[in-house]
Amino acid sequence: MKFTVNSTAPGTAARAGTMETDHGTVLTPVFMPVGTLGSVKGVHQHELREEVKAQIILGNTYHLYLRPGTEILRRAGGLHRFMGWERPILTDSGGFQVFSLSGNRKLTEEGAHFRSHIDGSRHLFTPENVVDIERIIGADIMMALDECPPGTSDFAYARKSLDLTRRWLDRGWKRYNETEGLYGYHQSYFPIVQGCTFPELRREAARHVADLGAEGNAIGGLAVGEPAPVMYEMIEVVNEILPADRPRYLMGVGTPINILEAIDRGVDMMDCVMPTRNGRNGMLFTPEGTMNMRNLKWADDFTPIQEDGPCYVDRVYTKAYLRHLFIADELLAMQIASIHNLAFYLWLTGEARRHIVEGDFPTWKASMVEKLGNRL
RNA sequence: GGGCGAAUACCAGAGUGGCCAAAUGGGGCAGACUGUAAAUCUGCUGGUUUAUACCUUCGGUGGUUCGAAUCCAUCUUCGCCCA
Repeated sequence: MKFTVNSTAPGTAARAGTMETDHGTVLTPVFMPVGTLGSVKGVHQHELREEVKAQIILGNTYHLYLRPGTEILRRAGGLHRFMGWERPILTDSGGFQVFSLSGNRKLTEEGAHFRSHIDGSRHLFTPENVVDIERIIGADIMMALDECPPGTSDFAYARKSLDLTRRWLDRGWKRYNETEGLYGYHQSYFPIVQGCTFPELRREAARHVADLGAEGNAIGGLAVGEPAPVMYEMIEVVNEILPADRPRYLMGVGTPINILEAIDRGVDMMDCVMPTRNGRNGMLFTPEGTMNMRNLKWADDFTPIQEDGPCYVDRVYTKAYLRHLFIADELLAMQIASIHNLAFYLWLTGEARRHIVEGDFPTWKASMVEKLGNRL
């Protein structure tokens, strides 16, 4: 992978970059749609390419390992071929499932002992076997196995968790360097900075991660219960230390405002289930704020979803029609909302990039943040 | 013309003497959702309200009863059947 910083925005840490992988180039800042199970829920790969204009998407190691399993993925020739997506893919390690499935797992020095949420069967994720699984999935960017502690963790827990994550990272990094891709293209391995809400732990973790010299670095354990200002502070603290010549990936964030604030602080890559999940639940994100499409007030609003929107669903379908589809519980409602929201997120990060390059990022960002907080 | 049945909140529909402002579903309103166990979850949905409080309500009217959405009479409307 080759990462180039093309422009920076004076007075902020924001930058526009180019990330080149064996599956194509990604222009940053970039939002990455989440496709946990080898599918961005409700969105065809064709729409993902042509309408959403996704440059890179996520897959999830835990979920893909359980279904369809590594044997099928290996025989398919990796996830790209399996799902018909030729652009870059990033896989999360299952670290987030350590957090979200906390009732079904136990952590030991060796790794994370899971019970499958599907059938209750027992599984062990280690830093090493997660690398092996990610090699089989064939992601362009593989994430290290970490523990993602809750944002409300106290210092003692955060300290202990961070130490475990660091030992896991060193083991995963070693395995990564001892192995290579199965399908003839390069795979990168991104370490993850943890440390909860404690600046000193975040700095320590960032230094350790920076010292590895990975091709890109991630910030994890944010937007998991802590207040947004604390999240922003942690991003600042960490990004002062993470190398500027490598992409920085803020994991699992967030709202459109979160994304602009993260970009402002030097983040290049983000992902979040919000545009797809909230979209399926009837929420639309627009440059002017959010809309609950189930509300009666849209019933006879025959204006386009977003007249000047970046994709065809914005212009072809009306608010009244989309509202009708949600009330009638039609599948198309969720598809339209997902496509719209993702296209909006990609538009947002694309615009951020454009304004960084053109030199007016701070004023543009300030005006966007003000509008994005509205509820329409 | 005769017989039978039914009328409950926005809709459908339970309830057949007190625990009923009235189940449940739909609809409506609001909220949640951040590296996806989520096409999911939560609250409210007669009025006044801090309320375990009071007021109004179960087609209309009049009764029985300490007490009626529930029992009786009658009227109205709708449905079915027989002429």
